[in-house]
Amino acid sequence: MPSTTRESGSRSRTRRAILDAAIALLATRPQASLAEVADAAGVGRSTLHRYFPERTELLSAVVEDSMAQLTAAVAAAELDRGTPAQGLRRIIHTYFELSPVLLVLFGEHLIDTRKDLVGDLDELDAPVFALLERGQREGYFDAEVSKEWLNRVLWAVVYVGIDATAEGTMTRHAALESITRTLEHGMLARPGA
Amino acid sequence: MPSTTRESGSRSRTRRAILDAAIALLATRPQASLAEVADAAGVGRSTLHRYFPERTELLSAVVEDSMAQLTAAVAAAELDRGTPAQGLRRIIHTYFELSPVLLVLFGEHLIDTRKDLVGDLDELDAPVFALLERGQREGYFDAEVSKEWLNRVLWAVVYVGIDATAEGTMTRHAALESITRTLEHGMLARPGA
DNA sequence: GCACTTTGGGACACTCATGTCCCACAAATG
DNA sequence: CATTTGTGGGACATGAGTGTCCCAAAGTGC
Repeated sequence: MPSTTRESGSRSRTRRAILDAAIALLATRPQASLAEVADAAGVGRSTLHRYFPERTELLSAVVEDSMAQLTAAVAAAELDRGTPAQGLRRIIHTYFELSPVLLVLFGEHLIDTRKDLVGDLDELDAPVFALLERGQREGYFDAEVSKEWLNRVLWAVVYVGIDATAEGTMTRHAALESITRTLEHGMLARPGA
Repeated sequence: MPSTTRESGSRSRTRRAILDAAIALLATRPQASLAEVADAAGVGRSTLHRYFPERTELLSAVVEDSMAQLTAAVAAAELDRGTPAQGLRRIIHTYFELSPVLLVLFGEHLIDTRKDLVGDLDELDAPVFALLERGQREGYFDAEVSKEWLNRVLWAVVYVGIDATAEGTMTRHAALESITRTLEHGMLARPGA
């Protein structure tokens, strides 16, 4: 028997609805109550408890699901193909499009609820690290700072764009352009000059 | 002459202790209970309530105090003196040193509890905006992006350094160097090339 | 149509943070 | 030394979020 027991279509649909609503809600309000999550998912509170008996289990599932989505998206970006320059642009887009997932995972230290998955996190970032390292070797990325630092900066600047977009200050397009430009050029007009 | 009525030394000392503890605590755990705050401040819970009858009042006071500290620090950085390059380095240091205050103000949207102070926030950032604008005019800062964007990026990258320092990944010195380098150069080895 | 599954809502107990009140004790002030 | 001022701790009420249980109704598959 498949470890994955069969799930009567409706069950898996309900589960997905809850997960999606939870991710969207917790991205902006990590302390949202279960009643709010249930409401956002369009299900009763008792139904939510039926799928996730305890809050921590819901959080766990949200983390797992988010990581799975992120892993898939990063893989789809095929960072090992093309030049580092192209890879950078692709990972920027990938991160930017997955904003709710990213927010829920890192924005609020929700990952800490599942210490056992922190290891998988490295595995998840591996393709990005590989890209950064390759770029550093080829003289494209700055080798004076660590690839871990570059990864953090990458995420931080993308976050700035997500935030600016969320509050309506910029359009998605403008944000994407600013992100790319800043990551490639820094704050200066003629860097290195 | 202080319109602030007399405060028996001990009262103001207790108040400061509470405020400092609250800022330090809320910087990392914005949902910390009042009991924890009182504990961290080394006072009884009833004493805390005596100074700040309601949680919202404590939050308000924390925001006000943080903004005052930040305003003073930014003023002390004298961003209108010297070249934009020097100004940038000084504001980086200023932000970096004030990490708890910055975290409590922006890291957790705590500012939203006092909408009336959002206006003062612009006033607070004014010297930074002035620096950025001056730098853009003089051709030092990138003029292809807005000064608001530059300000956000500035804070975001400093935050990366604060975070890396907090979790022990980097020393303060290393973080400061990486922040400066990244802001000036971006992620690339030879930007603009 | 019938049996089985899934659902929503209500009722309940429990925990925890909050806020209030009071009182005895310590510290500062005169 | 006596008074005022500040403090800590306990007792208590309240409200919100959580978790459990149950049952009638709606949905699903055969």
